[in-house]
Amino acid sequence: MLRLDELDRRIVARLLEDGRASFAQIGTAVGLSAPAVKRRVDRLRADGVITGFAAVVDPAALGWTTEAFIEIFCTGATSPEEIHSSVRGHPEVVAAYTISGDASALVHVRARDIRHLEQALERLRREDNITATKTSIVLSRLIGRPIDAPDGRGAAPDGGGDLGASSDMPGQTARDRLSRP
Amino acid sequence: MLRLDELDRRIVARLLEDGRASFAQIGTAVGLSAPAVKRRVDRLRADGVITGFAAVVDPAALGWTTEAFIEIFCTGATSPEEIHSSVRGHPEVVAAYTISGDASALVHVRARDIRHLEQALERLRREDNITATKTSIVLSRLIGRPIDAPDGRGAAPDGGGDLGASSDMPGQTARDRLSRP
DNA sequence: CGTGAAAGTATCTGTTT
DNA sequence: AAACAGATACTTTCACG
Repeated sequence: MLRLDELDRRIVARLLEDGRASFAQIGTAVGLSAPAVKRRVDRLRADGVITGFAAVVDPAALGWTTEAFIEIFCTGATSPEEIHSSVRGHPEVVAAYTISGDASALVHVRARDIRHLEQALERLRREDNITATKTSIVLSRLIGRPIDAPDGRGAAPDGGGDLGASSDMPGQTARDRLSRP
Repeated sequence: MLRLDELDRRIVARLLEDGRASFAQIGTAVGLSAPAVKRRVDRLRADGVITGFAAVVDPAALGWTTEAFIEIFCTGATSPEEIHSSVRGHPEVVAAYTISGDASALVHVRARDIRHLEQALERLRREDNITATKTSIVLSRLIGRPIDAPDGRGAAPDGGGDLGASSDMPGQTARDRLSRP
């Protein structure tokens, strides 16, 4: 179903660099004809490897000058679904993950300015499931790669291995004020 | 230099949804002719609002099945540039930020599997500037929006307000084993 | 900003290796 | 699977109004 050969990987790499490249251009770069490239791209999309095409936009230029990562702390057994429904609906949240470690989740938020960030944070903390938050404001972005194609040979097929916190001695971490009772 | 009107924002929104949409298509959606759309897109690119176009790829489909966020702790006065040069060159790092709070930086890494993640982490911790790390493995991705166009009126021109940790009482946070002496 | 014309692409269909 | 050739329809891009 989803075996990518070297050609597929080079096509993907080319489309990551320039999502508007023509099939002919890509073909020249990887040594295929335009129709052959199209066939492969169609297959990559059907297989879910390529999920779409998008403009790459500078958030700051659109007015999003402030961003932060917020660790979310929930009550004992809060499911991922519950966390999801708590953070969806907050338009400032651009990404959210459940994570190992002390916090239940990590959310990446973007705001127009500090004031807006504070409002968004307040609104988030009003969610029932959320007992506490810990915010780290982004001071500067050092790196921001879209993604890298896996080097050399294909990816390992997930050989199991336990997930879990990579070091949990909860010595009481600093959290945003007012942990709800 | 960078004043976006309603039309510009709708064009950007359209290109975020479909980066390969033709100028004619976009024009129909926003009520402009194809050349008018092209002129605006050219201007948006020249102004740095649109920095490029890219395929949107599912990392898991390319073999990146494991990701984590790593807080990086550095010695007292380590500059952003030094941190940058410490984390660049590690291909697993897909994003890196300097942040407020206890840690000096937060890096987002992607690996093929847990074993690969461990190797990357070890390699990172070998950097001279890095004294400790704290890793949170991503268990599941709840949300992953590309970006949102700012709602309604234009963005506020940054009304100041102090940055800084939003609650720092360092009660000794849990870190990855082996904080270098 | 729109119009219209010229050059370049996309996409389909066969045919051949 | 892929290259190639040829047909049709779109797209891009550049004049000019």
